[in-house]
Amino acid sequence: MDDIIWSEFEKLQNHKKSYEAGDDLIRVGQNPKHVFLLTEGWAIRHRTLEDGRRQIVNFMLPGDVFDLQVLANLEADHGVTAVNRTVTMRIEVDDFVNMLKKSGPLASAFWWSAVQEESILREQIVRVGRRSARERIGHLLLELQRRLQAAIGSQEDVMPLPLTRTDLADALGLTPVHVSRTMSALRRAGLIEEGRGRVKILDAEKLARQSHFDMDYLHMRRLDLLNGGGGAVNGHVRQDGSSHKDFSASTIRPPRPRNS
Amino acid sequence: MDDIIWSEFEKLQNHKKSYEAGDDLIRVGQNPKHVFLLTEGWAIRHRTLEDGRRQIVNFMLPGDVFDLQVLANLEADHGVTAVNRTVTMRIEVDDFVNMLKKSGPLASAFWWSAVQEESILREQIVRVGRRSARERIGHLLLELQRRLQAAIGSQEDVMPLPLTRTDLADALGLTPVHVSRTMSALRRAGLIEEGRGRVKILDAEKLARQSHFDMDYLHMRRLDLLNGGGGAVNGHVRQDGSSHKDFSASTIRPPRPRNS
DNA sequence: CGGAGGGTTGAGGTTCATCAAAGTCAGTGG
DNA sequence: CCACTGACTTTGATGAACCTCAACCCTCCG
Repeated sequence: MDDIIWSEFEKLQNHKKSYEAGDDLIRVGQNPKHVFLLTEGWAIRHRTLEDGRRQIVNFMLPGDVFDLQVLANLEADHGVTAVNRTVTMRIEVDDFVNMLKKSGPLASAFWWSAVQEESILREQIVRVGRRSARERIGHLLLELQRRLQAAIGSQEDVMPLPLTRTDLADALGLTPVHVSRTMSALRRAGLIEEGRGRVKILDAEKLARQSHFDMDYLHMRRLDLLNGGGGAVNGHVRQDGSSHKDFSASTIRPPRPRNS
Repeated sequence: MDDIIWSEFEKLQNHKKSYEAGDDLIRVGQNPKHVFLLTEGWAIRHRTLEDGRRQIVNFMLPGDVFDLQVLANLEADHGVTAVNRTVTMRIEVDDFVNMLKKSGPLASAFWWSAVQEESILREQIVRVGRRSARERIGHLLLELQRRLQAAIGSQEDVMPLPLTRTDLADALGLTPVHVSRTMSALRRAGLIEEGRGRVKILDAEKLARQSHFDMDYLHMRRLDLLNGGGGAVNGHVRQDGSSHKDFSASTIRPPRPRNS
């Protein structure tokens, strides 16, 4: 289904734009006029308080679509900044709206995408509000891994992690120092391995158990994506409430060459 | 604009339903079939970990619409529970979708509502991730006050607060004990006053400053609501990027009798 | 080679959690 | 009217998780 999005965006190759690490894709207070599809690299959505404290609200990975909020024509209350070199495809709000009006499935796809993002935000609230430092880190790593796998279809246990301890700290409501210590502990416990911008999760089961990571999280979502096809806006919503936990993530979508 | 929502929902009086404190409006794992409009009382969206830790993700106040996510046909990953006696109007997904298809402005109104909710979620992340206990409490109180004012049009500085210390703690990532202590401190500092389920904010300016509460938060949003009218889905989006900080909240919408 | 950015480690401090006891308050029943 | 109950709040004492400050390290890069 994301492929619908991809192909639509691809008609608009000319609107490709790339950014260097640290560049702002969206600045606070600005009234953005585009919807973005991130095709390469990572970006963060963040907010900085007057005294300098920064909170990263969520991460945007390759394949992610934002800012659908632009449709409501509001000033951005949070900035979006590139973590590494990133490439986006952008589409004008008006063109975008026309696209939606022409295609029900497409509208569903985007609605689904917005719902998905909200789910990630809620999970982030739980993570920061009610988990220990160690759980937060483990949980975030697993979520990122899962999202990357869903996006690019890879099933590897090693993934790129272009984040500094400070980035992680600002995402998790901790200090860089404490993140460092805690990750050392995870390393010593044989749960992860690190090196030059990459992490390998050595024992995902154990890490998930210790972090209270729900292995179904973001899973049945993907799933419904498959079956729900046309989805709600299109008018035909699936009526059975069945769940399908035997779903295999690797079939989600045709992989598309990309890197971080 | 919310009035559009109100009047549409009102055609469906028969779908009124009320709940007692503690009743679940939506249970985790369930696949809800309705969109809700909360007309009386408060509700919380929350998630509980296996070991009992609970996180309240956000509060639903009179006038709020949820669960638009139902349109994506996903199992609920978080429960929704009544805090007090609440009354909702519910509308079937299919009817709802038909409504949206018939009316562009209505679709915009709902989109706006979803965007608004996401904004509140992001603010919650910042609050829990990067603020001290005292800031969290002050900030939340101000947000609730603002939302209540926007919803019912009142400008009073005293508001209902049907939450226990435990509820507040679970929303803010603290313990009830610490919430109690911190609220005592706020009381002693002459910032607030409490009594039988109500809070009075004595010095909003000072509390806002101390909590780093952005007085514009949820403000210009309301604003665009007024002017944006048709909004994006309807095809005509306002083109000027002007901001209107001189907006007076009391004119937001025709007040509608209600209580908590 | 020197400097910048990031990571790690240690010592000591603060905020918040935990545990436990007592206090308030509304409701209930004798 | 009073005793009793149950749900909630407050307060105190103690401890753990996490922060702060600062030194030192490494790696990369001009």
